[in-house]
Amino acid sequence: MSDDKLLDAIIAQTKLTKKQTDKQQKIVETAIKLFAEKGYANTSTSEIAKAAMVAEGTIFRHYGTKDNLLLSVILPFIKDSIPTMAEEVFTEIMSKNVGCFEDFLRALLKNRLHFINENREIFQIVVKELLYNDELRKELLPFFADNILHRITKVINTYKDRGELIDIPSHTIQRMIFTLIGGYFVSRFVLQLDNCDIDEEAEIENLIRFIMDGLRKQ
Amino acid sequence: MSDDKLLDAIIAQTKLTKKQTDKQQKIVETAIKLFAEKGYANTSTSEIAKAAMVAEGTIFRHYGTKDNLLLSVILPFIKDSIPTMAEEVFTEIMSKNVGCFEDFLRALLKNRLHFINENREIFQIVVKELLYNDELRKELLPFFADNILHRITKVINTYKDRGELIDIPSHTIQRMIFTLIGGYFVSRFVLQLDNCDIDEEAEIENLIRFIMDGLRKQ
DNA sequence: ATAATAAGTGAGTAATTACTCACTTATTAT
DNA sequence: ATAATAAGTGAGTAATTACTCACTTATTAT
Repeated sequence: MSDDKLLDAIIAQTKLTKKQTDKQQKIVETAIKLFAEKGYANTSTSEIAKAAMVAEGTIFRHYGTKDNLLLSVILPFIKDSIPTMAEEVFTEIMSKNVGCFEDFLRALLKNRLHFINENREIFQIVVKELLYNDELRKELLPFFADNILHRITKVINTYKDRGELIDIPSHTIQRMIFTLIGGYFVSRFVLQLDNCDIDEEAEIENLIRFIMDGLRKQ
Repeated sequence: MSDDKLLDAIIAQTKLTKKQTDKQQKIVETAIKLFAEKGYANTSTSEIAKAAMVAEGTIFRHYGTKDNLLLSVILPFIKDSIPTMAEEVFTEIMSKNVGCFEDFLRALLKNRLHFINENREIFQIVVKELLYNDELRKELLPFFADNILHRITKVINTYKDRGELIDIPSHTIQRMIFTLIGGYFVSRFVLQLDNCDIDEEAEIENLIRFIMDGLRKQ
């Protein structure tokens, strides 16, 4: 509870006041780069200061603690982008294509792919710290669940009612889609396993085909 | 090259000589526990020493560096268990059930589930460090590829020849299976997202059904 | 123009880090 | 039994860590 207040305060400050100094911006920029590259625990504040060409004290003037810097990097991204995006995505996709589930899936996948492509580094940080940092995981996972998963479940239910989807629990379906798409993004953007010989469009279509119809012939 | 020699030496030493001291065993045990819990970077050697009730010097007597301790924990597990297991799994599974691909998948999944269940902590360490530690990733990923993936590709090709599987590139199929099963294991054993309301047997069957036939009704 | 506030600095600090080394104690080979 | 070797110790060390604080410089409000 008190934690949430603090975090909300950080976000409010970062968003509302808006007047980030040049140095402040440089610090966050550099922190994102280094955290993504080497992980939070392997990046020292002195390293960030040097790379951002700023006195180490400046970091602590603005962010107080190293932990706070991480949160200032991650949380605005999460708490701002995700829900807004989610809202946008789901309403837009659902209204535009009243088409089949496959079309919904394709739109969702392309949208997310584009989004993560634009935010590779923060995605890398979030994934790494989600595994490494217990506190952060406990903070973020429920947030994901509340904002993303229940929306997907809704959509799945809609299509299930239309008789387009098989009859297993919605949250199981949602979980498998999430695992597959999430796994695809992680292997591509975090592990950077490049599948160089196949183009992206084809890869997406393969993924969708797999999700829709599985591996069995016919 | 020189790295590989060193690592092989570590493994040879740990395996062949076999005469691990009580203290040595305690150190490795404790390191596994702490690395799994808090991650390598967040665990200090003094912490390990204290928890293992050993002088800090003893750790360095045996392992030389902290990095080496990590390798001594991970590599014997990887380089020993994985190939042996893989061999075992693939020959056994393939000879016993000359059945359909679904049966192969079921056997593989259950086998791996059992294996990881028995080695939760090391699995946690490997996954975490695979994302966090560039060096280790570069060392391990090719090893995985050589030992596991090409075997799966072989099996997939067999079943493709029998006309049981759809006609997309084998390595794409293999990658999607790996992503899905890997993602399932990670979400379960590392993120520890518990799906408390469904029993394991049913969950596995859902997973297999999804892989085989996808989400589309009929 | 001036006062008040915020931004920025960098030397300094206590704590912690991985690691060493001279030494003692246990184990093994003879 | 004795010598040789390996295992174990813990005080010590240089480097690094996150963070502080007295101070200077820039920005804003009046």
